[in-house]
Amino acid sequence: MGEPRTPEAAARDVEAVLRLLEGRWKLELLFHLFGGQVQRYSDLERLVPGISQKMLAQQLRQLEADGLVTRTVYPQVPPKVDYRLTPWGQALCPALDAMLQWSALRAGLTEGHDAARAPGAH
Amino acid sequence: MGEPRTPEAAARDVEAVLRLLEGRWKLELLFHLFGGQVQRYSDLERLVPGISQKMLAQQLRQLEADGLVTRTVYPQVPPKVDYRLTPWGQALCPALDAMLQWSALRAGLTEGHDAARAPGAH
DNA sequence: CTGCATCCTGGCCGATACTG
DNA sequence: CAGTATCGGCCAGGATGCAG
Repeated sequence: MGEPRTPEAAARDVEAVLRLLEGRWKLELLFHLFGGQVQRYSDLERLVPGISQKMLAQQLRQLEADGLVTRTVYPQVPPKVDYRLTPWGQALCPALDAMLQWSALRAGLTEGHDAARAPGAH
Repeated sequence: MGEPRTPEAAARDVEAVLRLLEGRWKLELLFHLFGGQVQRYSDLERLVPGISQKMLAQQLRQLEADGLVTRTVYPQVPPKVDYRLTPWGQALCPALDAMLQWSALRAGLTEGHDAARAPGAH
């Protein structure tokens, strides 16, 4: 497969991933959709206190454009729209878990040893 | 251990991690330090074309403050300073690999199935 | 209910110049 | 060599109001 060889290429690829997750609210939205949860716009507005309507819509649209979430519009009045993760979005879990586990390492690694390998260089 | 239970807590933890990696140059700097590489200030300036001295110093200081890199000053003239990853910084690799692998999934998952679990909920 | 349009602010970041 | 100091542009994102 095409593992990145140069630091620059690897950095670019990871940056592309980070860019999908960046933004003040994306992760929190994602976490409210994991495990197959389906949420309406108003659900998310309630679940994410402090988010403005503009940002809620904007971040959801970006997540949709990036292929992470599916937006479903029900043609009815009053309008109903719901959001759920795509399979690819669900597949983010292991990566987020890896970050969580890494951050948990901090406690035991303020003093420690070494040994590591470069990402992409299995 | 304390795996996050609520989406809010998990989101906060992952966001904290992302915040360490955010910034225009952090990842590229990190990738130039993986595998135990030791780089001087001027090495990094050369390895990362386009970065200004201000940003180079600033991002390195942040990485140092966040416990990802070690800054070593050699008291001599001309001055010499080098940077290397802390053990915790090295331990970032698996997490970055997970993101790389996730992004590689995109190809095969534009059409797909489902099933996933929430991060932190092993 | 579910958004988009507009205005505005803070902070990131680049450019340039200067220092021990 | 390895930074610090200063100025300023740009834009993510908050507040508010309007629309289908």
